Amino acid sequence: MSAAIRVIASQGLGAATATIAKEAEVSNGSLFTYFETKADLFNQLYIELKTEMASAALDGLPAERDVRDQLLHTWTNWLRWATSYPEKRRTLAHLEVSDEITLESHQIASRTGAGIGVLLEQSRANGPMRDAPLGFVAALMGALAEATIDFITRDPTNADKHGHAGFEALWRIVG
Amino acid sequence: MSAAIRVIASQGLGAATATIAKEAEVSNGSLFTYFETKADLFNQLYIELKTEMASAALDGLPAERDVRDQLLHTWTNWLRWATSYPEKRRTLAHLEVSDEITLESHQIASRTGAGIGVLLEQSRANGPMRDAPLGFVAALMGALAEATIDFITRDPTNADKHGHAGFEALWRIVG
Amino acid sequence: MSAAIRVIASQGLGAATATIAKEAEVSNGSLFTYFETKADLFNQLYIELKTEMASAALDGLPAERDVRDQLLHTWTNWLRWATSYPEKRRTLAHLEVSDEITLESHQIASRTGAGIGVLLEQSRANGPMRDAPLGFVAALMGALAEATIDFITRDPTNADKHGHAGFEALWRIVG
Amino acid sequence: MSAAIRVIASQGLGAATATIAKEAEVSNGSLFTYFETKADLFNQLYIELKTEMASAALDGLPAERDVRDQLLHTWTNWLRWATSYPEKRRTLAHLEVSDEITLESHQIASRTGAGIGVLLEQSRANGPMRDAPLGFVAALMGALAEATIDFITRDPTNADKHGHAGFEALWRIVG
DNA sequence: CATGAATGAGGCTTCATTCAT
DNA sequence: CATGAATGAAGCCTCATTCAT
Repeated sequence: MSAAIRVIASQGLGAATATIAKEAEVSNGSLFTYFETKADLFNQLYIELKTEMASAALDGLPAERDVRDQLLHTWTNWLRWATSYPEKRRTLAHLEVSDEITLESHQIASRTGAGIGVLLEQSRANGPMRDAPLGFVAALMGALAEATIDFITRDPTNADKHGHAGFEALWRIVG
Repeated sequence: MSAAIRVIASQGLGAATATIAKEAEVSNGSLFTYFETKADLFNQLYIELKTEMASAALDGLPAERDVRDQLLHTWTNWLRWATSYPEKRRTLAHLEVSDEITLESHQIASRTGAGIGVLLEQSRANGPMRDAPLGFVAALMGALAEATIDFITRDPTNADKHGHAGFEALWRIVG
Repeated sequence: MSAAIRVIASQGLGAATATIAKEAEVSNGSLFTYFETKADLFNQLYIELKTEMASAALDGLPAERDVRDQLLHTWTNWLRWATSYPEKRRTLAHLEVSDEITLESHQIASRTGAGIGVLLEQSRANGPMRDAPLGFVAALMGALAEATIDFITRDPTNADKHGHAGFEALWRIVG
Repeated sequence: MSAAIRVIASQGLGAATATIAKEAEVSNGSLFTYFETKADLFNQLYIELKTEMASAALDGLPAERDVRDQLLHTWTNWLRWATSYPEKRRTLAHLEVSDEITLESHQIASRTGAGIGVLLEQSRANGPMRDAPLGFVAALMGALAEATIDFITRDPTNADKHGHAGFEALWRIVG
């Protein structure tokens, strides 16, 4: 019933479970046979979206190309996913800052980003951030991506331009 | 009664107005003589914190030094403020993503960041992002700062190291 | 749960929804599964009572008798209903002057009085008020009825006497 | 500070004391030096308005004319007062049905209507209601007046016509 | 006597969750 | 396993009244 994404995207996490249930065309009672708790729904949704996002980012990775191209590919995928499914992204953004998401969920989610981590590790191997903790570099990359996506969302006309500018910024940091 | 910062920092925006009132040692009714509405409190708080943060960032700006030094000074101030007042920062982070904050408040807040904008404009004048919208560059800077602060918060031992690494990343993008 | 009539009759429209819920032996929350709003409850109650009153007034109308007898029958029914269900009448009196009752409800309610309107139209056809707006005549009839009921309520011993005196007054106006 | 009339007329008895105080251009605290209690204000206001209304009704009574003319004079005065000061009338209507008005206030108020009572006593001396309790006749007269005023308020164009029709109805009852 | 900030009880309403059907 | 009415705790906010200044 991950069509709760639509509701959360438009109403935030304060959305009533009854609203979510109705959007999913189930009775409000049924929702609690699938999810023990509202928080439980949030956590499952969070993991699902994070997984989907990571998998989308790595989709079709050209393993034979050099690292920069692979990173660009990932970056582009990431941006495309976020702009193609704005509701998923909005919902994910809400969930990311919620204190209903358990530490465990955050850990599971961070594991789904392992693939990107590997790529990032290779990317920065000879770059200026070669000595920083990988987590830090990943955090910077995430921050740049989010900021870029935000900007694209507000100015979709120049999506490609902003996307490339964002990547150039990233590469200047890690590459 | 901006000591509501403490409550929001620990409980999020879902904190009951009664809790905030008690923390401020006033009656729950009194809170509504100062703020028409919970949302109103949020908005005033948001503007106050943003203003304070911006002012802290620009405090003691060495106008006679070159741009890089000025930007570094600002960056350091920013990080120091955020790590010195973790509750303010947490609260601000909550408010930043709340949909209770009106467009008007966001606009007022963004104006307080004008000083940093000017500095950033000078910084990137001859750099690789000289042709990007200033707003985009500012967004990237903000994103890097937030990510850096987050990382420092989780690993305060190496605050200086991370802080410098973050600035190097920033300078590589704009300078 | 129209047993909220009892509470409103004794406490007025200021009665707390919780009180009404308790009297109905449901939880205060349940009340809002039946009625969206306190005002909604009031409106539904208003329409129900008006309908019931109008229907009681016309009950068993002797269509074969002359108009005066029909009007007397209606008048007597009206008085009987009001004195038999004093709480309903008190509640209705409260609702009648409340500004929570929407225009729409008033219109619906006035339609339930159409039957009495027809009868009144016939009654006054050759009487002194034959040229006045029917609405005006109806208002006068209503006013006389209410005043009569009030008086009977305060002096029930002479209910019949007052009732007849009231009708004589009415007939002198319309007949 | 009887300019609370304006507030009650437009907002009903639920109006906040603070609102009334502001309209009177006094501090909300001051209001309670004049009136012990909100209910006290209501009671004083009620008596004042009833007194004013009764006095307006009897103003310039032509003692030398016959009873019918005197009653007509009173009736006309009554209607004129009500239509000239619609806010006073609205407020009075609110107060009339409030359960904050004490029995004592009602008694005092009814005494102000004594003059009209005397006139009514003379009017009905030889009429069909000569044997009914005077209170009942007064109640009917009051009801007719209120209904007439209501109707005039909704259709002011024909104020005179309705006013006269109302009086004819009254006279047919008592005269 | 005027002021207006402070009080806190109380009202309306929402909503996650339960449970009998 | 689905349903949806029922629950009641909890939240936001209002407001008559008080009282220190």
